[in-house]
Amino acid sequence: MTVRPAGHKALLAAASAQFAERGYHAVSIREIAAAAGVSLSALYHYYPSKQALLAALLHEGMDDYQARCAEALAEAGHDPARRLAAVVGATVRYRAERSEASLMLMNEARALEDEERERYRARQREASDRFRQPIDAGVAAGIFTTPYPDDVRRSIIASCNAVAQWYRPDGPDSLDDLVEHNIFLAYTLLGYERRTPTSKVRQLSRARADDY
Amino acid sequence: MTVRPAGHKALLAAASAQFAERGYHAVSIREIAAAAGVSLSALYHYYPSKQALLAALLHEGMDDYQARCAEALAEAGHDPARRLAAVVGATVRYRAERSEASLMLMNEARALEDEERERYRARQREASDRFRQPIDAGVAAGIFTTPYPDDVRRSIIASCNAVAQWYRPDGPDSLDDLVEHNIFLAYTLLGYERRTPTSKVRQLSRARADDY
Amino acid sequence: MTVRPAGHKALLAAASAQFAERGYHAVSIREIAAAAGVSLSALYHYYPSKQALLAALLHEGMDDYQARCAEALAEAGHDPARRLAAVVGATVRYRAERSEASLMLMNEARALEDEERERYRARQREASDRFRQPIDAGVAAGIFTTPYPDDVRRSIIASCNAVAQWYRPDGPDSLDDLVEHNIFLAYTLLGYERRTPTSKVRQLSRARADDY
Amino acid sequence: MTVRPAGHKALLAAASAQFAERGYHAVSIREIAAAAGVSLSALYHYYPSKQALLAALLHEGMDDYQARCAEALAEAGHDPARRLAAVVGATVRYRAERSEASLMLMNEARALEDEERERYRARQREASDRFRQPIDAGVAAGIFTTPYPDDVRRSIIASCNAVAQWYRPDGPDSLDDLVEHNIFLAYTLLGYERRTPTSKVRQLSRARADDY
DNA sequence: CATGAATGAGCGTTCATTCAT
DNA sequence: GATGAATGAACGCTCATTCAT
Repeated sequence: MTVRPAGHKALLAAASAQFAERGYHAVSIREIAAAAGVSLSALYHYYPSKQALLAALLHEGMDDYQARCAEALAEAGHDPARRLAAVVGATVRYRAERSEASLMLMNEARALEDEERERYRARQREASDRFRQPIDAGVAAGIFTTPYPDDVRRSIIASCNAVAQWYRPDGPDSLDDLVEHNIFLAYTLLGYERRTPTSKVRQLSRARADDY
Repeated sequence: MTVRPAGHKALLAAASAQFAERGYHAVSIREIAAAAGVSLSALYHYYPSKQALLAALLHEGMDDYQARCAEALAEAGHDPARRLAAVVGATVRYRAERSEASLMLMNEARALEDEERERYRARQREASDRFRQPIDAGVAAGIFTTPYPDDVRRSIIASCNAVAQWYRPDGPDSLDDLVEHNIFLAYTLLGYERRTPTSKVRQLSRARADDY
Repeated sequence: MTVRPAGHKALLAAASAQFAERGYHAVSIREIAAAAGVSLSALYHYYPSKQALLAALLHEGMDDYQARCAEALAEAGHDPARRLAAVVGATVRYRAERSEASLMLMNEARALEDEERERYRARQREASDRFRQPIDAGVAAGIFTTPYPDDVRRSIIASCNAVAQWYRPDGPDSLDDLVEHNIFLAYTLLGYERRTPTSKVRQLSRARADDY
Repeated sequence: MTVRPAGHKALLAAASAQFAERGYHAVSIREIAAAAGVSLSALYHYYPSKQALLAALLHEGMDDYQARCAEALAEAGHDPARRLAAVVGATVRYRAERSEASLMLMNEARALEDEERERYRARQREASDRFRQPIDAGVAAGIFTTPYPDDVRRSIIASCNAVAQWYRPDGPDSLDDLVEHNIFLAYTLLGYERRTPTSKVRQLSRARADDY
């Protein structure tokens, strides 16, 4: 399936890991090439510059996240509550399953040079709008009763995004539980009446990783 | 009044602005010195290294934030709801009023070298605990009824922190409103019954800055 | 013939000349690169650091000197007097023919960093032992009759080493003469009876270079 | 007695120790000032530059050595053998008792800038001549019978100078013994007939320090 | 395609020295 | 006379990138 040579994937993986952990400017292309097990010249064979490598990673990550959202929304139908739940679920899953890519998407955009950064910022606004639309629709329809829909939207987005920073697969809650809880919290913030906690048992588990 | 020489403050201000905007590794000390209007050698007269400058900035910011929290908590008494509100309020205010410092505190810790980073991470855990303690106390006392106190805590922290990224003083809401709303949202998430929206009028304002 | 790129040899030659003349710390890598006619980056392509360049030079010089001693000793058989003469001859020739390298070997070891310096000092002790062994053997066998073999050994070593400081190829004596004289002086100090001055004609020539 | 302030001596002592051990260019004036316990500005109060400090140290050391030689020669009368013995003795004592200064005098002259270096080299030639004169006189008078007086002179000088590198006060031989032995070796090299080993007992002691 | 050699610019840092007080 | 602040130049070294093969 992969038309690209073998080194290509290793390069993306190595760069993603390093950029996510230490930041674009802290990582040299020699380190990336070495971590990927390819020569410096091979790196430049695949990507014309360090910038291009970053841009490719960010857009690839965005593509993946966007596709997951589109799929979830397609299944959700027209109900604003179900649509918002779809976005929250897709986002939480992406932040948890692809935390490395998520950290890059959230933190490294500033390392893009001017033109590419603007293109990327536009895609981030699209992502923000995927939350905004069902919320505004639900508020307009009267099914979301929060007096502060903007603050609620920001809170929901921030909560989903934060998953990338603290979630560990070996934590106490399953990923499915995490998704459910976040949807429940979002409904709570929105003042959505039909919401119920999925699990009846009170969860008192403690997270492993630092969540601040 | 200032016992330190003049260039000292300008150096901290310039470094803080640059680190917050572009990241530690993207900023050269020559840029910092130039932005502060001092010579490169003068910078080294005040701080022995770029690392030390970063560490000084992070600890100074943490000191400031910590002091604001301590003051707010001192006024809050023993009620868990009031204590949580104090921490939320202090955090939101700090993130809004000192957004530059906040971005540095949240994003640049990873640029610290090993030992100093550990010291700093410990202070971040203390900050996290300032949220955890009133929440756990309120849950134990039965006044917070959320089934997911850990997820709620993370959500509250993430929402407060996010303020640093999107808040602009010239936005539609006053800072006092922003604080009230965030306390209201926190109470909502916690299932705290005595909460009421401070303002009766539905807010439909739109944020200016990108909030994703 | 040379598998190494062209710049490599020029670099070693330039560094050796500069270190010998002015000392490791007085020479900048930019000066070395410029003297070798290569760029600063090229220097770092061949050697990872200034230290590594020094270490390479010192070990290469030591290898050369060691090989010359080994060859001379192999020809000398078992007689202590002939063995001592072999070491004196090899040393005097090396000090004269490779005076630049010799000055580096004698003066720049202190610029090595800890670990490498210890390795190098061990090789210097080996070199010292190459004098000590035939002297002690000859003393034990009764063919060297000096009452102060340790002081004699030090004097012989010092005399050989000093050649690097004062010898000039255009001086009045040939190198073969210089070797003979030094062997004669060594035998004289040791109280070795069979010695004779090789040349019957009294030499009254004056050295050119400063010999203090 | 000292008309100079207290810091002055400490400065000379610290600089001498550092220069002797690590070399002029490896030592910063900040290190010297710190080691002497004086401020950087104080250093510049006493000496206008690092160069001047080095020159002062070298000339001071030379003055001391010269005075010791003059005193010994004054006692020696006119006999070439006694005069040579006086110079050897004074030199060995100076190299042993002031080994730090001696190492500086021998190794750091190259760090002097042009004019001062020439002045210093002239003084080194004077020192060399203090050996040359009695040797040539003894040869002319027929009391020194060596066929190679120049090589002998260089050997004697090298042997005396080497004392600074290997002598330790806690070694097996007393300094008086060391002087005697060196005079004996010098007479041996010169073919001076009246010489006798001072101590009748064969010495088999081993030196402690590395003597290569 | 793929490689090792090579580059110029810039990095964080230290240097000997000077200056105001 | 003595101090801390400040400086410009240079240090050893690494950077992203290019080139010849």
